[in-house]
Amino acid sequence: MSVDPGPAAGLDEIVGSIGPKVRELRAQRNLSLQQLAVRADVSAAAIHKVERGDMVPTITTLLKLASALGRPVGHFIDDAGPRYPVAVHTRARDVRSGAPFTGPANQFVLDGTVTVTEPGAGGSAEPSRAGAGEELVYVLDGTLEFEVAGEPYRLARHESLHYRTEHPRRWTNPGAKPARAIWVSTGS
Amino acid sequence: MSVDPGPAAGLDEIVGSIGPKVRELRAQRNLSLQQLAVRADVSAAAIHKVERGDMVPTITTLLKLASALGRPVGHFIDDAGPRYPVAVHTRARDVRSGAPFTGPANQFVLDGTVTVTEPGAGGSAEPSRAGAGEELVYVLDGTLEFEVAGEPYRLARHESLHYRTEHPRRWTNPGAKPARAIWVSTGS
DNA sequence: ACAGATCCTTTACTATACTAAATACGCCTG
DNA sequence: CAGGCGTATTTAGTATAGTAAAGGATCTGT
Repeated sequence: MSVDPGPAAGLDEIVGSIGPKVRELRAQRNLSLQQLAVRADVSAAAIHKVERGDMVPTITTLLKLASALGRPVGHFIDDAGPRYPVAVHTRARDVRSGAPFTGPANQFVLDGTVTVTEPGAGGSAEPSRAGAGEELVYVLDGTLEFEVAGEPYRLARHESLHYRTEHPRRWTNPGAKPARAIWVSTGS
Repeated sequence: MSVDPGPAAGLDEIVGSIGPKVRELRAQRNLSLQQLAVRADVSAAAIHKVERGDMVPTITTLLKLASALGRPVGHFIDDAGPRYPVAVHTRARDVRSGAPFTGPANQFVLDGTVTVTEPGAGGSAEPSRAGAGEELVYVLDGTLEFEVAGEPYRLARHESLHYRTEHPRRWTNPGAKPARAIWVSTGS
């Protein structure tokens, strides 16, 4: 029943890894401590201590640094939830419409499904509250019509649409034959 | 030249949103403050203040809480890099081998490409240092052979493979005709 | 060799995250 | 209405994250 809830063990490694990452990115951009300090609105001394591992930043300061370095905070934290093995292989006979062909949701962020939408059929989705996800649709066969945040899109065979799930969206199959598409999404 | 480097504006909203999320998850699990306190090794008072927004936690304490609640820290931060508009539509004529059909990398986390691998050809990739990414391969036509972290996989038409990019990997097309596949990956 | 930059580091101080303990608010049960 | 029990909140104190300013190293150019 109880799956290992997450890191907790490798906490020190995670925290210890963030300093070097900051330093590396700063070097990559040829920024001095003070330059980064003004960009991030964090004192140079604080950045220095974080880089050296002498200090553990608060969320706000890490957000400031991540923003100034053009990276999401996830890049520094490497939480990634539980650690799991290797790869998940889904065989052709297991690729059914509506069933994901990706690994378990708690092991992976990506979720992929091949879906067949019958002529005239469709669906809709509200904005996800978490607000963090994306969706990527690739049409294998047929046609799909989308409306994302009010804007219409018409996808023919071998076309794709990519959007963030914070927008409301609807889709239908306007054609005369079933539409097959790959749906890949991120987020919980 | 200078694209808005990231959040920095919505900083308050981001930090302000983490308290409610903690409270919601705690309620969802029917945990009292003190129960969560012992599980996370954080004082109940601290959790309370974080939930109320009276305090901004450090990375370590957020990691502890996230772990105890069984979520990656990303769930609480919703960084997701810069915020951008709407959806990206890639038309059939623009879907070329090797060219991504997803939105710009700084706007989206997902990166998708249709790749044609000639017979006998292939490639390899080292473990990504960041360690945060995933890759998802879906074979449209032909056959691809993979080796991920030493383990072999053979993908036929309409089969997929899903793995984390922290593992080294190699792939080849063992067949006599070109193999077409969709590659979707996360991370920078 | 001496200014004058520019960078990293250190120091002394302030702000605040965090802890432990006390207080206060239900909600039972007798 | 007591008296407990579990809960959320508050309070006082300590640890540490954060700032501002000084120090010291290294490389310019004149």
